[in-house]
Amino acid sequence: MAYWLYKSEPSVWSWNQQVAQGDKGTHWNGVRNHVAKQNLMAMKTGQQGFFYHSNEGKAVVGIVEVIREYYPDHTDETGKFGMVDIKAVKTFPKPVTLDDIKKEPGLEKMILVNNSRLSVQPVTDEEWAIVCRMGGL
DNA sequence: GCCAACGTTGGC
DNA sequence: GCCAACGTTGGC
Repeated sequence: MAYWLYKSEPSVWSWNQQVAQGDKGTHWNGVRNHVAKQNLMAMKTGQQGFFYHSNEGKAVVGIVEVIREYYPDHTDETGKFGMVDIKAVKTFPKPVTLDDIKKEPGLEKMILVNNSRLSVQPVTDEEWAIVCRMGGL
């Protein structure tokens, strides 16, 4: 099972807004990076991912699930990029901060730590399990 | 096709 | 608010 991590600035799109969408979910649009695009294209309905607040908060705050696989992003005028739809599944009882992740043995290979600029990232099974435990799930 | 210049992201 | 890291653009 593949896992993912989605980054968002809370001032642009926050976890609370995501939760408020309920099962309808939202388009994860605006990706304009080819590596992130590859990740979006690899996603399958039902796969889960972390929702990470960048800049402000700097913490993994919840879990989302893919509800629609890759399709064209109509906001991209070049037609090169696409998006998926995701919905909020669970909120972490205790957000896992970037500091916590950096300190935790086993998470030093996370892309979040090494390439903080990639907005959609894969997460390994091991990393998934560790972060879930740290967040109280 | 290379690479310098520039813009953007995001941690600090 | 600064700056490092990264991606993109455009001149050659």
